Amino acid sequence: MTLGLINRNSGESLYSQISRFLEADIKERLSPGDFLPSEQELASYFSVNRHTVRRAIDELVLAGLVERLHGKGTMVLAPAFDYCIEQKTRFTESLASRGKSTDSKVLRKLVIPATGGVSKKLKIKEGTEVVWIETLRLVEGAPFCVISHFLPLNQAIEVNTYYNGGSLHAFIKRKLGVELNRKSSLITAMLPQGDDARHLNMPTNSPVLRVKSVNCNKVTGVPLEYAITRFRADRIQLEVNL
Amino acid sequence: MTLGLINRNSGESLYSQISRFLEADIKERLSPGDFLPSEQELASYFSVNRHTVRRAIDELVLAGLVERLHGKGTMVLAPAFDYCIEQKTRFTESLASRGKSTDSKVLRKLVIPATGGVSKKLKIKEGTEVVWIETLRLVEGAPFCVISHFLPLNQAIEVNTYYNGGSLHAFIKRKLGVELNRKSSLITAMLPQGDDARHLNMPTNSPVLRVKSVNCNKVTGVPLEYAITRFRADRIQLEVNL
DNA sequence: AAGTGGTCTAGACCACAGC
DNA sequence: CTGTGGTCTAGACCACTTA
Repeated sequence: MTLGLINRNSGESLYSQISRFLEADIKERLSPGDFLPSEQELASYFSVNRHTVRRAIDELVLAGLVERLHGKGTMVLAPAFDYCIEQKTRFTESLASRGKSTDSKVLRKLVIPATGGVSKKLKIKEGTEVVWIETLRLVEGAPFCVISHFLPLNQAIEVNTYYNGGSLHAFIKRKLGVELNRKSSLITAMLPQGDDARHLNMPTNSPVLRVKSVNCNKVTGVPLEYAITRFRADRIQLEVNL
Repeated sequence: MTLGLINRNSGESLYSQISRFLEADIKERLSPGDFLPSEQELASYFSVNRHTVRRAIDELVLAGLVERLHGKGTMVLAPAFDYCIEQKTRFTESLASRGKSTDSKVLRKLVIPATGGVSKKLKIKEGTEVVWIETLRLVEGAPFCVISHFLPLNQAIEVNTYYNGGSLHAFIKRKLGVELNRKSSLITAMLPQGDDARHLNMPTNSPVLRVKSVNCNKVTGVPLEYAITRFRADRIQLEVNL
């Protein structure tokens, strides 16, 4: 093989050169599921220390190209999703119509004492019992978002007892006779945490859109639900009209 | 000081323990702009090798908590902002009003024929010449977002000729006598594309929030600017009030 | 048992910032 | 010049996977 692959006097770090080399190799010769040569092999191939190879592979891990499997090796991952702007258009979903046409599955339902963030948003004392419901929403059968709902227990006994899927807001309106108003939303993006990637059937290196919102009793204005929604970012464009 | 900070037999890696310790220290005792003790000092403080400290700081860098400055030290970064999207919200004004210093740097300025997405948003014929300006916005000296602005050339000759940084909307108001209104915004998240990660000084596996918005002449309603903004997701929470 | 990645140490030299 | 972070080497031991 052509040697002189690595130039120790080019000004570019060795790990960076090795990283670029491996990246090209992955794109040209390797397929998802294939394994890179072991770190030891790469180290002797490039005539560098194993740590330098590790640093190079770190770059690939960060770029989402490979995954390290302890005791097995370093595996090439499937390529990232296509983020083409035009393709996304059909997935556009408005905040206001969220929940209307989706299937909903309850993943977890617990009663817990409200901690800092939750108690602040719901304007209740810390430690007050709240219902914590984790739901998975599906669109056309495909996972779309995961939502953590928090509701004060004393206002939502029926939700804790009977809610078992479907539109939570419709349930609340039907059982409690309360209509909800979204007050404000905080939007950011992050990599999926906890089991979210699994529930959403998405890679862990692909981002989710996280929307925190507070829903209040339409009449009294009292906060009734604090929701943290994580959308698969590749399936959604939030549309905000002002 | 209380020793036994680091437990070599807890099963948790040293760098992870040190990382958690530093994170707590940052939140409790340090402010944005402060510097961590040097790697050497931390190494001797925790009685570990400097490399182990570096590995711990790597975690903080990835989490967006600190930034390494070659030859100076490791600086604590400001926490994420809440950035409110309302009709009149403007990047420069809204942050300046909160006492944040902002800066704007033009990365590229070109005249190109409008392609599908751009022509549709600006309601002009495909192929019509538009000014394409790429700007980098800094807050408190740190990269915050990259914006691609598209403006119809025939309405924005002065922008093409003279705009050289600072608030674009203030420039338009001053030179063209036109005030702008945001019409609607489309929000999603993705991994940084092109040179965005480099300009934003962020890892390529950390997500950006992308906001597409159309700004119209306040009086006539004619679209004058189509902007695609990419925020470092770890530095922003968009606040939407409906 | 052999091979893989994960962590830690020890020491070296470099490039950059600031006095 | 000194101190900082950036890179690289050499060697060790561990934990996990597979055979």
